[in-house]
Amino acid sequence: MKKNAQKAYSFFDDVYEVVMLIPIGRVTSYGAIASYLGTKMCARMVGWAMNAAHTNKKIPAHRVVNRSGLLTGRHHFETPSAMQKRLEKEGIKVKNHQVQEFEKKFWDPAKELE
DNA sequence: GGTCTGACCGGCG
DNA sequence: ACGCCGGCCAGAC
Repeated sequence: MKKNAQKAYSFFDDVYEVVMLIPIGRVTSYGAIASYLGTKMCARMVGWAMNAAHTNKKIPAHRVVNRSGLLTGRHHFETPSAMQKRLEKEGIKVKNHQVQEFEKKFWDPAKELE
């Protein structure tokens, strides 16, 4: 977003990096990313960052869900079912737009990356 | 250039 | 237990 190299480090960049680091078959929440970035309250912008990120194929936005494990952002994808389909393809069971065994599949960057 | 909203989360009523 | 409100940053009108 920022052309200035000095200010290149913004939320979005960090968010992208973290999201890209999410292992296959794992999911994380906006709050977890926000917390890892240091601003747990700013989970909204994490989703906002995803909005800009969903254009980048490198960013697996489908691995990012809300705290309840619900695929809230599915509507922002090319197709509403694309998100669920991708998750299932990676071995994540999704039922009614909700990640099954979310606690098991949950991947916390703050703990994993630390 | 000010204002509102946005794929959320946590706290309070 | 359910519903509303406040909070943070960045982009769009």
